[in-house]
Amino acid sequence: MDEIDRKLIELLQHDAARPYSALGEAVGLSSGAAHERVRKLRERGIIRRTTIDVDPVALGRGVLAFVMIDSNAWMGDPPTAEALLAVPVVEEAHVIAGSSSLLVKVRTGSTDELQAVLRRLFQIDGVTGTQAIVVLQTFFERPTSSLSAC
Amino acid sequence: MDEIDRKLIELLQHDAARPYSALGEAVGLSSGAAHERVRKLRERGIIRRTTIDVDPVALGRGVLAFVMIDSNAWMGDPPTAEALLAVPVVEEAHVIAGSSSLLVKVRTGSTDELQAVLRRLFQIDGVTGTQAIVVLQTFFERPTSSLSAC
DNA sequence: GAGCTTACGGTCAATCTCATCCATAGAAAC
DNA sequence: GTTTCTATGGATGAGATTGACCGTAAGCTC
Repeated sequence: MDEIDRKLIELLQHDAARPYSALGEAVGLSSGAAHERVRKLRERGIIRRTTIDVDPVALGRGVLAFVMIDSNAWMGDPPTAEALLAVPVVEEAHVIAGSSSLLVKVRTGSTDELQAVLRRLFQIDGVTGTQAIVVLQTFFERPTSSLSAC
Repeated sequence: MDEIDRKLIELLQHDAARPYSALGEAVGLSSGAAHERVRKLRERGIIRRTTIDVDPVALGRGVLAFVMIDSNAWMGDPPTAEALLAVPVVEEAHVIAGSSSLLVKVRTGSTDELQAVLRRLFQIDGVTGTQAIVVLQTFFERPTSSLSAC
């Protein structure tokens, strides 16, 4: 995991369809060497998969909200994860430190649908309350930077 | 944007390196037709780019936090966005409805570094306070579902 | 309604790029 | 000195890309 690997990741995050020859050229290696490095990054699980970045609005998911979930029990176990996984509009689910116990990111098509999701979250075992934070505008969403922190 | 397009997006989100022939077979089309549909999805901006999914821990970003930012001025303008964009560990920045005015997602290597980031956020014009929500465990993070909501 | 035009996808096949694999060589570690 | 790792460069086969061609449906004219 050296500087070249980081650069390769940076390049692939920006455009994973780039040919290996271009990739190699950008980091000063042959296409074969670039290929081998990327193969190893995948093998080691550092690169998990190649995917596409989709416009949520085009998918009819124009409403974004973060929901903090309060509970009267420990929510860090698999049954909770599965219950949340079963709700397609829940994109992220985290166990957090603080007064609430869970934080989830939800993308719906309307505020009506958001309300329906909140109702559904309420029905999960242990949930005693929710607090929705509705997003008015997203400045940006970007992948994890591979550069060292500034 | 019909059922086949949605299926193609679903498949590509899972593995964007899949050959067009396999893609076509999965939706009952020829490779050429699948290719043409994907090309148009890109052209229309529904597919923004192909990218890779990277393990944040491998990049030395094992600490995830959401930070709610309070302010004494309107923070929804470009200068604020640029100030946040300049901090590499800030992955997302949203203008929110509610008592705080901004919500940002931050990934750092350590809590020390998180503290440094909070200090830096404080220095942005208009910021009067921050409230960090530290993530203990992430259940999952997944792409926006292209299936219609349940 | 019949016939025509056009737009829109679709299939199939030809071509050409690129991924992939392998032999080899050099450098670094032990 | 030996082993291991990583690079290069070339062969080859897979797959992306493109163009020619076809079927269908909508809209138009008569």
